[in-house]
Amino acid sequence: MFPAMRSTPPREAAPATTPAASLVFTTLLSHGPLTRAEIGRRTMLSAAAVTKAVRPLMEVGYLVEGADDGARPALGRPANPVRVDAGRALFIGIKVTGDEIIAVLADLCCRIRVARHVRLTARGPQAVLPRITALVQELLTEADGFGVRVRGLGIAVSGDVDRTRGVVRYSPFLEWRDIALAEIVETATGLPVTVDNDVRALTVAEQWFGAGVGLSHFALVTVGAGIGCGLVVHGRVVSGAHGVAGEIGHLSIDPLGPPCHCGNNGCVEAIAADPAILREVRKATGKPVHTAAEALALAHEGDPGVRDVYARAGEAIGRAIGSVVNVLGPERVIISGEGLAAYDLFAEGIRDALAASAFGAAAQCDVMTRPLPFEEWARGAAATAIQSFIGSDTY
Amino acid sequence: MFPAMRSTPPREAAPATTPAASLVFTTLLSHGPLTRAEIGRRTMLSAAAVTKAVRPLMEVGYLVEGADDGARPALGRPANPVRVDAGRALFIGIKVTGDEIIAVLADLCCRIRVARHVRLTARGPQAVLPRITALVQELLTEADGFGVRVRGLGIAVSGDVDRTRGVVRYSPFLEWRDIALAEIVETATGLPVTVDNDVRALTVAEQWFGAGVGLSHFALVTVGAGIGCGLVVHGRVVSGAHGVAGEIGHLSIDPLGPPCHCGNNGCVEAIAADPAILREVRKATGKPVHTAAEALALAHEGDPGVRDVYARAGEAIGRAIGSVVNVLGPERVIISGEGLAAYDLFAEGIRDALAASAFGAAAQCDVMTRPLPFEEWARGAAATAIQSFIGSDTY
DNA sequence: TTCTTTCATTGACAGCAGAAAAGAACAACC
DNA sequence: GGTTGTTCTTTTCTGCTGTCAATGAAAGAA
Repeated sequence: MFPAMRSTPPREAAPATTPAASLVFTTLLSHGPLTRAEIGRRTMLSAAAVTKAVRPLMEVGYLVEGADDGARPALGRPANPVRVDAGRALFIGIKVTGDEIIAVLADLCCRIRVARHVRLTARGPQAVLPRITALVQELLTEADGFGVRVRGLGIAVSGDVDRTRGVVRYSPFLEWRDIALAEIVETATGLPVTVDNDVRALTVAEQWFGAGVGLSHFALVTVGAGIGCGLVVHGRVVSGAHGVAGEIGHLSIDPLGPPCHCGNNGCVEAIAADPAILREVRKATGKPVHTAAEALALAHEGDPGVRDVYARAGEAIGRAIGSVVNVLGPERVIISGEGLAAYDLFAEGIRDALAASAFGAAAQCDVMTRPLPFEEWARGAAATAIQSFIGSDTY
Repeated sequence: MFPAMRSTPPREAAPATTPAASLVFTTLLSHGPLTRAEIGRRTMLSAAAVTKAVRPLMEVGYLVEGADDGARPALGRPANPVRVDAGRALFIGIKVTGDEIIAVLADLCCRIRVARHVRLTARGPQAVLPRITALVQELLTEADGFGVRVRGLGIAVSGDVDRTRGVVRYSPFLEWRDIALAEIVETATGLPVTVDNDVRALTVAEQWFGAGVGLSHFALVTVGAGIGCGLVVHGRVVSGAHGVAGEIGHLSIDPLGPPCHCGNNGCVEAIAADPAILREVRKATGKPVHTAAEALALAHEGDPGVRDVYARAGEAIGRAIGSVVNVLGPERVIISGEGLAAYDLFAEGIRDALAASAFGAAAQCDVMTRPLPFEEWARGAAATAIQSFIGSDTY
């Protein structure tokens, strides 16, 4: 209906041509194998529309009729479940941090096939971009081994990213400003490139392939070096009018709390992010603790001061989640991030603070945790590439 | 496309039959008179589609060709602006509070033609419902004087309201639980009834007819007896998965702050809502101050203790807005409510606290105030009725 | 007067999805 | 074993919506 945003390169063989086809495809991606009748019920499409949407997708091989091996209702004509052929297409997802690049090769169902990471010594675009293209080439040759083409590349970067234009407006960690990343990498690699904020990319992965499947309102909270939050409202990822959203790390929880690098006092990030926890642990123990793992070990040894630091951090996170819950009323909050390793220490604080701050029915919100392997961020980037490939209007 | 939610009563003469017609109508409602060419540009519809959408609407009189009397470009064929005939239909909006009912008769452009209010002595449904129907009858006879039919009725109630089912799930102020308000009033009055939460209704009015026109992301903050917030994300009003959203009144700003009726400490509402301000003013002055007007008068007389109370309240509001801005990144925040009378006293606190807490580009958010006449809440209810009448898919 | 420019309308056309009916594949029942 | 019933799936037909391209309309400019 609308002309393509960027014209190069041509998206040959876009799988879904009509809105209905797109809808059917995304439904199948998220909800495993389904019979055509079931697809019709879920998408509110007529049976005829489903048939007409499925056929061309099966002809080009993105969908296959596959065994559901689930319990059948034993009455009426047996159903023929349809599923996405995960191996029919590959995607590359890349996450760029201040000191490393993580890259994965993922299939159409966003399962990781190959993972790579390289350390970075310099973070300027001139230094990083060649490393990205080299890594992409490496994964492209890997993909040849599967005999399947790579159909898209997603790149996740922290900071202010304009996905529709493919531009990194400002990334504090990388010290990048106004880099037309999608365009550059597209010309360098020949792949369709999608660029997005890292937390949003992770949120997309959860929305389509994770704990957010089927929910139109949820929040994804990441705990680690920073505290972030991805939001899905009305079934769409929230980007904010100025590219900033979900900045719960800088909610000020306590006006008398420790100063934050943002200039404010008592930000969640100044209490519960890794650097803040390390600082407090050093203060409590007097020991030169320099990694999250060391701090965690001390806590697990039972050091009461250290445990107290984690308890306070958990409380701050819980209150931040409480703010999100009160403001948006999501159906579910997914907690993830490297900091999840300390979840047992956070848990009580989070639960209590959330219970205290959630107002009324907002407290019915379901809170769950999800482990975050280090490739997960890159997988999120791959998910954005898959999303672009499908041509979903969810974005 | 979908079957009607409730079948009774039949929505005769629904103005917009096709999605395009609905889009054109809402565009014209929000953006005054427009030429057909301009409508096409704004809606991304072809000129042909606009012509075909406009014609039937003009035939039944909802749209008229009217003078734009604006500057014309002086080149090419002169344009024929089209506008909504505000007087072609009337709507009733009703706001129910704990101690009064406010009702307005509004035209299709949501301009108030008649306003009424009655005090309530009891707040149970058995007591209130007859008053509502009586008030509706009164306004219906008023409408006869205009020679135009009333096409819909909107009711706004504070608390947890399920608009799609027309049910008040729980209203703390009214002490109502699970009242099928829409159904009851529909059968009593014969009008199509829309029931919604009061803050959301006000948000709808701003979105279609106020300072939120054309914005897909904004927040409406109401200050007064309570502190509330309506949110529009991706062009749609946020209701939350459990009917609760925008509860910024119960964001906990200061763990050491005054206790709130919700059980938590330092809630915004426990610092900046009218009752909290009165309590603090009494504490500061020792005088038996019992109304917001008295407190305001003291502040304007220059009492430093009282001014300080307002300053702290302003700061709390500013930090609450900061939270919303950080979480959602809206394009604009509209501050309104009865408490706006004291805005000059709040202003500095709001501005400073917001500037301190807004992170990065989120600070670009535009903050503005809007006076709130007492009928405005009822006008919001009328706006929801108009929205239902148009059959907009925005909801 | 004729050209240019912009606005508006018309009729033909293509695409998408729904309705209804037919076909397919099984279980249960007599 | 045939019939009936149930559910899934496909086919055919139809209606509707919005786009395209061509045409007409109304002004100012050359």
